Amino acid sequence: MNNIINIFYERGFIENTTHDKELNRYLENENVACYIGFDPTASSLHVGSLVPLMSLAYMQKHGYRPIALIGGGTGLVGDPSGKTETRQLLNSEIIEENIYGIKKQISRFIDFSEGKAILLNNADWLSQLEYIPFLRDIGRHFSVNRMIKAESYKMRLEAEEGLNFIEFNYMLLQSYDFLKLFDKYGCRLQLGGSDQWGNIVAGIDLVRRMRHETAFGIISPLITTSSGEKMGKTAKGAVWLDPKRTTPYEYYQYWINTDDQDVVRFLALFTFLPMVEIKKIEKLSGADLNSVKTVLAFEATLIVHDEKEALKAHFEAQSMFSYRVVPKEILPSSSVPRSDISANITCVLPSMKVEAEATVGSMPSSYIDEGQLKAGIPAFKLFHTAGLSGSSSAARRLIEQGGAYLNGKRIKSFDFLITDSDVDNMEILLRAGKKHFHKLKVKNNN
RNA sequence: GGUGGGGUUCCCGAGUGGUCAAAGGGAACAGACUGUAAAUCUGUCGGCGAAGCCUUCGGAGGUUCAAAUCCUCCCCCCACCA
Repeated sequence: MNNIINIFYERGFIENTTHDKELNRYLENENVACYIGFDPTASSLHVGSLVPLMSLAYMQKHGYRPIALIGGGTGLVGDPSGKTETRQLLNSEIIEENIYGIKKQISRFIDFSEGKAILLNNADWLSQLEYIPFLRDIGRHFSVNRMIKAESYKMRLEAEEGLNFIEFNYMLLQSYDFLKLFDKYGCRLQLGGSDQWGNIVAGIDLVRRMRHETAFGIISPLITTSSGEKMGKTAKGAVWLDPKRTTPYEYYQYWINTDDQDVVRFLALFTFLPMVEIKKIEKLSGADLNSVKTVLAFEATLIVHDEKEALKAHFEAQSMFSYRVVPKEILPSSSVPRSDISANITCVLPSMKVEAEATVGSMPSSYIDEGQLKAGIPAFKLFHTAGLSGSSSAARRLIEQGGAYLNGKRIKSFDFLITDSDVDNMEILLRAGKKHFHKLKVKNNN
């Protein structure tokens, strides 16, 4: 019994399914399609979308045919499920842009070549809809009495803000999507986060009422960190998949900083490493987990970006923090560099340094004018302009509290003058606190 | 449309003429301890090259030596009624 459902359970992708037995039987068929919707609310997906993306990727690996549905139509309406506030309505130009960005990211997870998967936009059918026919054909299958009891609306019905009529319709549109995909592609399975339960069940009902056929749903849990927060929300905002919004280096760092208690769970959800290997490291604890976190960070970066970026982020982190050899017996399937580090540094880094110049550097960096440096720049000013602190007052406080470092050495006073004598190999390395680095590259403007 | 209650710094939330850059909590940031983890303790937490100054309490005006606080108008949110 090594079917996809078991794998999903084992890796933590399932919180709930509709009609277990029938679903199991259905999944034994050939050519089963399944779909997940992604709303284009931003030009990039973020870490919160990883669970659906990974589950779709796993479906494909196991021979199913994924349909990624981008909500170009539903995005114009805005899903209120589980949200405490009304979404800002987006206009169609923005949504078009967002769709463009999201498509690229989904392609990192799903292979769309040769019809192995389908990418659709529900605007293709939703924007054609006519109101009265829609109400008569679809609307009459929905009971308002039932809808207002749905968990997904509950929060909003109880909240101060209330629920707007346009949002109330979201459920009908998503249900209609399911019906459309059933008709056109024979798709009977929809996956989604737990906040989608109401919408998915409504779609299943609609298929049953209108086509007298069974459709299924698999709900994945909302992943929270052990401290109870939603995945991917940091103080600086969401952790994005777009390298322009969250650099691969920051992305890698996000995973490295995973809480001890989350590491095993996250490996199962967010990497393709075999469960047998993950089970073996379950009993590791304490500092030993750091190697595991290194693997997690490397693999996660590898999936979303690519090997080159993952390596770059990896070696950059190693040189900034400490060199740590990932033992061979830990998660052996991972391609994380694990031989003698110093050998790796010398043989991999030089060739990559050249590329790093050409592409966007993964660590936050900026250029500084040589002439400016000759005159000397007060440390607090430099920290501010480098973006390591929000204002020069904040920079001053940072330095006064001993949290500012220049090339690894603590800066003693806020007005310490940084000059060209601090340049090392055409670079100056600034650090705020333990983890925030910024590289200043010296530029000769003559 | 009517009546009542509200809009305070990143969030929650006190403050009803000076002692208010505004209590308290949370978040965040730094330090110590560590393992780039968690917990804990300490400090910081509007801006400005110290003292001092400047800008903030939905918006615009006004009263006053002095306004988050009082007055006028406007905008927005909520509840109940219609």
